[in-house]
Amino acid sequence: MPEGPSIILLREKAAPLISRKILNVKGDSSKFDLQKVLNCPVLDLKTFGKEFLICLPDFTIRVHLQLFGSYLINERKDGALKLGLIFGEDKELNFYACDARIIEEPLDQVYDWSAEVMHESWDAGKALKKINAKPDRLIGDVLLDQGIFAGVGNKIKDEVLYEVRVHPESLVGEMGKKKLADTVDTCVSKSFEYLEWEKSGRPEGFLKVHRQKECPVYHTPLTSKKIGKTKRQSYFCENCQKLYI
DNA sequence: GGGAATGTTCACTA
DNA sequence: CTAGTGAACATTCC
Repeated sequence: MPEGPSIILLREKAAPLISRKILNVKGDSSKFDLQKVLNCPVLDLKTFGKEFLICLPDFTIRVHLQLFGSYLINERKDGALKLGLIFGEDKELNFYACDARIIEEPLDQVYDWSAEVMHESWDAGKALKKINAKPDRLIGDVLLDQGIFAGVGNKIKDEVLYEVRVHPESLVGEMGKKKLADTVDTCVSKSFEYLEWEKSGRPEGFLKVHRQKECPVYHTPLTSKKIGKTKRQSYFCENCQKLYI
């Protein structure tokens, strides 16, 4: 379910709940006392990468859908309800199989908004600086680093690296200034493309390599292997994507 | 039915 | 104390 763009979409869909009051709470979240949010008005809804933030007067609820999480707006389903916020008749927001917890600190103190690829404060220069501080890291690991590219997930990572024709095991310090900057910018553009893809119902063809069988250009088999410290499955083309090492 | 997968987070060890 | 490792969580699809 979640990569950053999916959470942006969640925020858009849930936006009508802003300024409404939480009249009832349901669910089973071991991370905090659900009753704490009762009668709180929703001041704002924000996202940071894959995190969904429900801003209340004295604190924030942070929801992370992790790998299997899901949500329903004005609907319910069977299954482990972790957090259900009820705003009135047929007005509710339900989260399943997620991680929900409370953030007490002001958000600006917790989050570096310039690291969120779809945020207006996104700063490519700062991302490059963070990357250049550790030149031995693999680009495949770096793109998944939420402290640098909050919101980028394994799908976007594979698609970005294919688009810029860079092998995921490339060392960032060997890629060269221009290629690295291009890769950073593509993380942003691909995330917005991903959002449009999701909004249009995920038509076939958007994913060029992720979980695909063959290279769109050479029609040769793609490589699929676990990469780097994150050990996440990576899909790429050995012919197209250059290994900088 | 088994295995993998859009992702963190935490407990434990060296 | 820090860095690193593996388990835990929980759902859906092939």
